[in-house]
Amino acid sequence: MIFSSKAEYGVRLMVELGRQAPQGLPDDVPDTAPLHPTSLKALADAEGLPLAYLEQVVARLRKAGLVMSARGAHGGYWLARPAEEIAMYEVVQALEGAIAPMDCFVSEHTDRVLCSHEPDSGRGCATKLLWTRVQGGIIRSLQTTTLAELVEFSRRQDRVPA
Amino acid sequence: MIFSSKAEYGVRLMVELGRQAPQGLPDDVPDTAPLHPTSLKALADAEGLPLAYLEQVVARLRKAGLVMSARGAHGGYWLARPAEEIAMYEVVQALEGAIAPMDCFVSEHTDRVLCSHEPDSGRGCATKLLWTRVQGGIIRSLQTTTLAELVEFSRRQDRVPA
DNA sequence: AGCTAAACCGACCCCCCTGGTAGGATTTAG
DNA sequence: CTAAATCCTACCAGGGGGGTCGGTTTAGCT
Repeated sequence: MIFSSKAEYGVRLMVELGRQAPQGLPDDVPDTAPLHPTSLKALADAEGLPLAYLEQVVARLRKAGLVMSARGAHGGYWLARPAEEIAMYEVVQALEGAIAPMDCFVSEHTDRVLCSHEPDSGRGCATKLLWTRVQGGIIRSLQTTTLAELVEFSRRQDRVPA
Repeated sequence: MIFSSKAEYGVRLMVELGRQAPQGLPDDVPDTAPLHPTSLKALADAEGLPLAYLEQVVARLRKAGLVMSARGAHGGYWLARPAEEIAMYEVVQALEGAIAPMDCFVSEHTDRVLCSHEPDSGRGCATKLLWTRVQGGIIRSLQTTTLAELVEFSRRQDRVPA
């Protein structure tokens, strides 16, 4: 229960978009819309997820500049960058907000009782050391995983049906 | 918002108990109750946390065999093992349950729609690869941090009041 | 023996956030 | 003009986190 389903769904969307993206063709015109963007309906069907909810999810990805969109008939979504250049850290952060293992990490000015150990003075509590390490572990694993890896993995899985 | 406050409070308790434990005296009778166990009331006051709630938290630590207790007057809690031999992974796991970055990780038989990508066949979804890495990052950071480190850190902080 | 400090236990409760729905407005290909 | 799509805002139900309360047992002290 660490990440919410927004992260799950969002990552799925990204992987699916990565699969749609034309591979092999190296360095042709970037940043331009593909001929056939993928509609959210198609993605929802492919993954068996509720369309209306995915709208909210994909909106976050768009606002974060990870995907681009075209409106109107035959509109849809595509990756704003090649999958190799997208670290999963960006994706998860866009979906979940800041990666903080504990509440008192997010914003310093939420004077909850949680960080009662540092009432006024900014002297760090012992737990902070621990959560910092955990946070580091999470971020490192997300930084070093690219969307391309997941897409690659997904393609391999297809080839082994049974 | 990754870990709940149970983890925060529980870790605090453990650190506090580690501070109480007699240091320096090496290898005297282990596993025996100290002369003056620390009452939960004292811990609650020291940390400014609600006593009644801490009871639930410390119960988890006790059931996990991390702390021991004595009932009755002048009763209280103490570490079941020296702090050097307690990995924070055990502590957090006792408090939070299994460390799983996503719901479908906890128990395999919760056939939610979450893991719709593997409806019947056990073919791993691409997201699973990602969550596995994240989980690894978290666990590694928790395994390599001992309670003794946090206690040490906490003691250092004391010496620098301003 | 009896008082009191403590651990123990289980039931209860409130609020917020997650996960999801509903309904519309806007854009654009054909 | 119409259908297909993105976009936007409001709404809602349920569950779990974060506690509280009351009572029972244990054990030291006088």
